[in-house]
Amino acid sequence: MSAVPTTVSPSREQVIQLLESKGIGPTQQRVRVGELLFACDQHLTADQIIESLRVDGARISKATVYNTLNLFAEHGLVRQINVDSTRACFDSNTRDHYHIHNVDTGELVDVGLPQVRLESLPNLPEGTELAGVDIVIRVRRKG
Amino acid sequence: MSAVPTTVSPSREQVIQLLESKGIGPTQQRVRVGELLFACDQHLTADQIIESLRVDGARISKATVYNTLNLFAEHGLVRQINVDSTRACFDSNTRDHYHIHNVDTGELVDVGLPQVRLESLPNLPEGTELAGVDIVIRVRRKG
DNA sequence: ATGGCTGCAAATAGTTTGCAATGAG
DNA sequence: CTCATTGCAAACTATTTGCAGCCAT
Repeated sequence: MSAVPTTVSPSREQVIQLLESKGIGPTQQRVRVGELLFACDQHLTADQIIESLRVDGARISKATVYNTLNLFAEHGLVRQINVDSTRACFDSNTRDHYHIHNVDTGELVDVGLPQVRLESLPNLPEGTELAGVDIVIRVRRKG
Repeated sequence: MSAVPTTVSPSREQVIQLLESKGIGPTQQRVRVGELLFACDQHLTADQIIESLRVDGARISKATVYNTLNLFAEHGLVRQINVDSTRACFDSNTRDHYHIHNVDTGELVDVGLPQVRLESLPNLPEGTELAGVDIVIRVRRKG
């Protein structure tokens, strides 16, 4: 679901349909991860997802969360972000956008396309095609 | 030094001066790392540095390589790049530039400033100032 | 002599993997 | 019943840390 209206949280059925549309079996655990992640645009770590789901009463293992996240990423349902070298984030906003990263707090904020745009792209190496552009604007506490 | 460029590889003395200018004690190991890293613009992982130095006959431990790289990074002598979530690269090109990352091969190529430029920057969060901008152009095998 | 560095090895943390058990259709 | 999926625990990998010994000053 590339553009979910930000106000509408997807129902269980919508998540199931989304997974099936990608050929992903809609198991209980995958649907739980989807419901959480696709509720709104957000960046979550694997640990945050596990904790959040368990607090919510879900029965899911660490391995399954990782398997699910990788599966989702392969199918373009989430985008993996490596801004902190010690942990990965999974971004449920798959529209074109970039990030502001506060290096002091670790906070990560989305920036929409109209606000940042590349003036030009370089020539790509022979035999390659564009897969995407990641832009991270690093900020620090002023002072 | 594994790859001695024919042109302007910094001499041992130049590296020592550089380190001292940053208040970094020019120990044997740090100078070796500097000679390797500052020989030309390049991205190296910690393992590549250890291996290269040891092949070259240096006596240096993994811990010292990491300590040294972090020290260099703190003083702006290298830039840490987290493009691959499993390992960090250290870029000895500290001038303003961005990267093309081949996700199939892992290859990382520098792109100079004139070729890529941001049209605009977003408003930064209250109380923060710009620390830097990272741009990674991801490419894949065409087809 | 002394204080900063270094090397070693153990610790840490995120992620992946092997495999038996489970469960949905 | 059957096959995909899960959970657990162990494995793995990159990086950090604790600490005793070493080295240059």
